[in-house]
Amino acid sequence: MASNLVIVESPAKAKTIEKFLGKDFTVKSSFGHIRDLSKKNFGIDIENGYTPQYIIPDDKKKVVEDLKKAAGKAETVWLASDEDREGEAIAWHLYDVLEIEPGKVRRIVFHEITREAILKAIENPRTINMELVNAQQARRILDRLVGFELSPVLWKKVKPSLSAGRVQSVAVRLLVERERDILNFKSTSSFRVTAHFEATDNKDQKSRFRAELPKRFPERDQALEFLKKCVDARFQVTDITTKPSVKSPPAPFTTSTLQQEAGRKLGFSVAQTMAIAQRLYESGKITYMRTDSLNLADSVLSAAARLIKGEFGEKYVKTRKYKTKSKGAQEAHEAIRPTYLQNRIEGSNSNEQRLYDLIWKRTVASQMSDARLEKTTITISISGLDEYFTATGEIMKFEGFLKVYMESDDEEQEEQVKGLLPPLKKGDRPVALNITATERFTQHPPRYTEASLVKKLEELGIGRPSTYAPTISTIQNRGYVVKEDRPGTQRKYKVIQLEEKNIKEEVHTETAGSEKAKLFPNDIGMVVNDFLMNHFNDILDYNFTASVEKEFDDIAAGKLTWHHMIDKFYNPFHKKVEKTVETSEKNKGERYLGVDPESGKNVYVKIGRFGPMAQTGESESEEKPGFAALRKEQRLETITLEEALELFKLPRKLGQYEDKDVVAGIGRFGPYIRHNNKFVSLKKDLDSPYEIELDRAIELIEEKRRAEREKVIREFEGNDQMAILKGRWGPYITYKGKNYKIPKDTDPAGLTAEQCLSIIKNSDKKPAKKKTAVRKRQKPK
DNA sequence: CAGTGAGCGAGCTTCCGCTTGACTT
Repeated sequence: MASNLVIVESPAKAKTIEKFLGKDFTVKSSFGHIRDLSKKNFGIDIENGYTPQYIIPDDKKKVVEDLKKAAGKAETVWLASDEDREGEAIAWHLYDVLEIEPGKVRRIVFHEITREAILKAIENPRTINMELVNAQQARRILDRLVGFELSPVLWKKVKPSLSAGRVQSVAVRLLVERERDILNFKSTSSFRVTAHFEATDNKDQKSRFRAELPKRFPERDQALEFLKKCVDARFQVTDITTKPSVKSPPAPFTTSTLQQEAGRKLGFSVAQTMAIAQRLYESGKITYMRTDSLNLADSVLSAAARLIKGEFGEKYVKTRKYKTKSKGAQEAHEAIRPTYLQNRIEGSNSNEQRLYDLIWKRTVASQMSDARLEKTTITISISGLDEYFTATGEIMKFEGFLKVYMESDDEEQEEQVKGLLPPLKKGDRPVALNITATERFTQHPPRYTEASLVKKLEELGIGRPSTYAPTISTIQNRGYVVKEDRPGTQRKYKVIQLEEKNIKEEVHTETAGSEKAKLFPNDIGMVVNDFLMNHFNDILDYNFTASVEKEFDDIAAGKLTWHHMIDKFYNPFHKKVEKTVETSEKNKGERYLGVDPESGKNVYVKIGRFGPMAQTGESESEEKPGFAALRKEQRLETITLEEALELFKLPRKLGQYEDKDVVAGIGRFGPYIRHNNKFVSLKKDLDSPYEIELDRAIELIEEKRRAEREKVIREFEGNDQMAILKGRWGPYITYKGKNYKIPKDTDPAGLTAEQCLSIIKNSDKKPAKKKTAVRKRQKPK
């Protein structure tokens, strides 16, 4: 009979620990927090000392019942939630809810999931630290007050269903500010000069290398002038320097660095990385994936040392302990690492295997020696000129950790001229095979990816490992931000080349500014951000979280009471909220563009009920104003009067066909023709909705009709609700407006009406739709 | 699938941090 009950936060952890402990112990999990503030009336009794109103959410009722039963039977209940602010609060909620006799409860913590660590924890129980719990309650109450007071202000002043909060609003601010930096960025160009040299050594061996001119020329004329002077110039090596350098391995993974590297190396979104890591964790392959700790268990350090020695040799071993630098880290877990280092491959599909491999390499590399490099710089003078070329080369003296792992960079850097250099001496006279001046452009600051935004938030101490991925999802779900690819634009650049005493000048084209999986703020994100910055700049301050964190620490240290802290924050904040609701204008991001020369009416852009739109004429006037939705790629901030007027040219009436109007327009899915409530897509590049004429439109309508007719594989007499059709993904049955898949290896043309009905019946059984997972999405139009 | 944009008003939306399901084309 088990007389001890141990409660941890995660079920996977419970399973592991149960194996370490004897038959006297049952280990169960709380699945995280078991109580939360009620959603009614803020869940806080503001008038009575901000008393929190806790409830057990529906999906936790079963867990709590189960724990209560087990706790009643046990002689001793060990509360073993994580050793951080949230974990301490979970322990207290458990204690409060489970109605255990005080004498039966012990609070324990451990940092490693090993038998020794747990037994040691059990020998050293303590009581629940109420000061730490109060720090958590202050954190929870502050976040609720901020979120539930600010969001309704947005509903009134901007648009319903929007949200604001301590973390998400700062995330949006970062993106909006970066976007404006990019919009305001003026790219300039200059000419970069590179040369290919050939050197001949005393054994008549020839070798080639590249060199670069450190100086850049701002104008084409100066670059040309320089090349002209090089035509008859001679080149000489005047200096050779070598400098040793060392590179140390990166620290083991935390949640944030794992998300970054999996994004860069494997192309995973942060949500994808977390889901895959979760599966590896649940199957016991890796340690916990939501962590800010860089710590590895001592047993792992020795295992790594053994493994590296066996695999690569003694000199590759250098065990290290890493210290976290990130603000507000709570370090309740270990770094993310393989559970068993000796297992080189793990995971039940390729994504799991790739992520495991990344974690394995990073963990092992973190315990390996530094790489030693030697960087050589050769200076080459040009006769008659002050300018000089430099060639740099890097040689690896000792690979060290680079044998296993190389960290990726965020920014795409300009290709550097590096590599092996021939053995040159001072005084050598290499020959220039060619010298090229290429026009290069300065680049705007990079847009954030999901992972680089997480990195930035972590640097600012905003958000926690468990919330990075959900925060990124929230700001996308609210429509503040979209993640997407954008094609670049063609850009011309000049190339001037000197080769065999001839100078030729050419113009090349390149694609610039294309973006892949980057975060772009939408108009609504910008409008909300501006509104919040205007009225609540203190909450949006990048240091707001850091300063309240300091106060939470003071509460945890017993130097400040949580009532006092919350009261000091809430009074002025609430006054500001009330004042804003009373006095501020509605903020629709309206911008006045100018006067329509044809009608003389004013033209505006703003956010309407269905998203960003343009308007001609006044809303208050008797004559109804004209409306047109902005195109997907247009922004309130940047659209011009001409572009806005263009929008009103569509939809365009082309004429009549079969007594019905034929209309051309651009919709969500591109240009279209509408006739008799049926839509025909225009062919890209072939037809323009601005120019297409009636004859061509009729042609397209007829073409579509023909395709529709050919689509029918079979119809049924006396039943015009049902048909067998040919679709993009093969044949299917349509019945009363819904479509059904035909089972493989069935001849679609040979199906009888009865057989069709039975297929329909079978597939109708499956979808038992539940309401729970339905999430509201705002798609930008 | 793509159009829409009056005005009224009921009833709803919303935060951050812990944890996993149970959904589906």
